[in-house]
Amino acid sequence: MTPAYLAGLNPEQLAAVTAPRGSTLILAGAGSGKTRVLTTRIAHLIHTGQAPARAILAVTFTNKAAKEMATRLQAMTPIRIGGMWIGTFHGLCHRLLRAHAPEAGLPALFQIMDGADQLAAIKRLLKTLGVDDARYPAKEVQHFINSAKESGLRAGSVDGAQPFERRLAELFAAYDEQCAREGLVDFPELLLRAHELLTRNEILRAHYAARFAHILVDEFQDTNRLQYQWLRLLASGGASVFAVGDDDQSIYAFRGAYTGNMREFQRDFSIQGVIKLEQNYRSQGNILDAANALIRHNTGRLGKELWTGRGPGAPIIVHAASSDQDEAAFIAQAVAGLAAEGVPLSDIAVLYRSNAQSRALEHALFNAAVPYRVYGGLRFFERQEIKHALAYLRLIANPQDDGALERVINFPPRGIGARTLAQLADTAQQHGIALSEALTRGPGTGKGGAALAQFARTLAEMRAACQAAMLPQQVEHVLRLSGLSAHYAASRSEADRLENLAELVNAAAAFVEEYTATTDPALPPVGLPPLTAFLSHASLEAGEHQAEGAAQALSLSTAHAAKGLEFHTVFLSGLEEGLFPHEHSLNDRGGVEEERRLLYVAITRAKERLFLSYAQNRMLHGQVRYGIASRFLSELPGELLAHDGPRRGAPDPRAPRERAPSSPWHVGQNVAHPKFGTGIIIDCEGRGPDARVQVNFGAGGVKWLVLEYANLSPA
DNA sequence: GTACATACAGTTTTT
DNA sequence: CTGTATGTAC
Repeated sequence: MTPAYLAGLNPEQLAAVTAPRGSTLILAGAGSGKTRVLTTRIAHLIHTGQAPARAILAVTFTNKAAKEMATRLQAMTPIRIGGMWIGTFHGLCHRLLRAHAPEAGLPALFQIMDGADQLAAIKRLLKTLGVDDARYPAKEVQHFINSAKESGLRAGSVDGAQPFERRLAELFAAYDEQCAREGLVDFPELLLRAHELLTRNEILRAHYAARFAHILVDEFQDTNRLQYQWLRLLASGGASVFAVGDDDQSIYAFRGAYTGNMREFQRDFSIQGVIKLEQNYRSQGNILDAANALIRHNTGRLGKELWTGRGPGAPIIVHAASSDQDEAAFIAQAVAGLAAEGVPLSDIAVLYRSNAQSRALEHALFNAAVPYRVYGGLRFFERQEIKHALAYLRLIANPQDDGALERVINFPPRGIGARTLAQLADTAQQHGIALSEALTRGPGTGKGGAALAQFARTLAEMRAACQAAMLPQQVEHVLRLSGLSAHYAASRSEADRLENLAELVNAAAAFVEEYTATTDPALPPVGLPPLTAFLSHASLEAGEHQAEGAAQALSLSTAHAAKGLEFHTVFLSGLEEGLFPHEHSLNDRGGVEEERRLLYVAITRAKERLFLSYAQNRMLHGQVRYGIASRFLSELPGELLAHDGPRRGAPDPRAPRERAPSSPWHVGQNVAHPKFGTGIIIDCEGRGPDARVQVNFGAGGVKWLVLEYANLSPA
């Protein structure tokens, strides 16, 4: 008898879920039921007795994905999923390092820096070393360090042939020393340390390799080289690795994702056949056909074609706007129309390539009274006031944390400036002690001394108050004694910051509740002081992108941030050369292909309706830029598209639209011109003697041609 | 030590 | 055009 949880799976999904012992690569197209396959696979392993919960490790990229997997799995199986390790790469490595901090060479109470903390730490380092920050900008040093770590390299092993790189390697080494001194670990360090721990400690490696008989990986195309090596170590005991990914949806090469892992995985784990999930349950036919046609222009794909049992659905609307404002107005109007038809605003998204594009859209939406929320703003734990509060807490938890002290020593302002701080830093360096220790050592000279002594008393008072307090009360004490609450209460314009601080107390309370009773491996293991655990949690999970606005609101998002989401209707704006594909991508090798994949991701977010738009004029950096339609538009089959919008000579832009089929010429068609050579039609307008087509001749430029005079021929 | 002014750069982003 | 970072005046 077929177990209930297998019911309704298509043959490929079933094959994936019930794949025999050994490793498997699942090529999972957009909307093909990937998460369902992953969770059902785990349920299957447990139900058939192939593996106990404790033998399963499932790893994702985002906390959101990990949480969703755990939730869906728990709904699917009555078995306690407690013994399972489900989490992000960083979350699981963190857990590993907490469990074996001494073996990993870390202090028991090490703290985690997020990217911003790391950058601040590097700036501080460069300052103390007196490094020329024009030649060695902190951001570049950070990038150098992180990409080295993500390739598995330490300062001693990076290529130091060039003097410039040798200096960078020195800075890398100095940075790592600073981190060690302060008990801090950055994000890539979590992975690298965990990798080194398993490499060097054979007993631990054998233990975990024997324990995890089944390793499941989500979004495998997004893994970097170090993450893949980490997986190989964990699988070295012969685990079955179940890797799910989609090379066509790889859009994070710029931050180290290496799709080559998919090929290496097939080789390293002797994958016999790849299971392809190509049936799409999300989008209608036209949308999928457009996506397929677009992505076919990429080379070196593993190969996959989405299909659906549903009908073709509505044509894809292509709208040429005269300006970014017109484009935004068109979108606002169309959204209002759809809302009037009964499409919930929460089921509509406007996507764009870069965040700057949201401005014009927000303006138009505001004018049209369409409620919206913008994804991608600051997240809860990244807010300035929260960072300040956390810095005080970090100082309580770990007095060695110089970064935390520097952040708060004069916030709220208490008369301790750069000069006084420099004196304090001198004292600390002379005695080889942390800043907070130097603070208690001697107040120093000058008028800063009194302020420093006062600050030292404040910190001591805070520590004493927190000594025996519960976490939420510790947060309250810190907010009060630091003066943060009073500072924000004093300014009317920063009332929301005060609210956020109150919310931090709630977050701490909520954390304690989960933490004390938790079986969730995404959270730090029980046994740590709650404060340390909470701070780790805050770094590792910065919280939801706090989107302003009502629940019933249109979503504005970058194409990147929309990955994994779906909407009834999707508007894709700014389909112009230079924007999408972005001009910065044109220089990178593989850049345009990544842009194409990004558009593929964006298109496949749509279930029923898709609108593509571009603007002929766009305000960028305070200047008007003239754009031509994105090359990607000409890669979409013309028969799927319906053109719309105000165009030259059209008496009424809202009039019934001309349809492509009546003309022998259509968008996307290759044509030849006696003078301009071959090109591709990217737009049509008018009919009869006035009919004109816009042709992109590549190097020859983009031209409007009147069909009656231009001697065009199909090519 | 703080406040203001001017210069400058400005894809995409999770942990 | 906008936010950030640095430099100058109080």
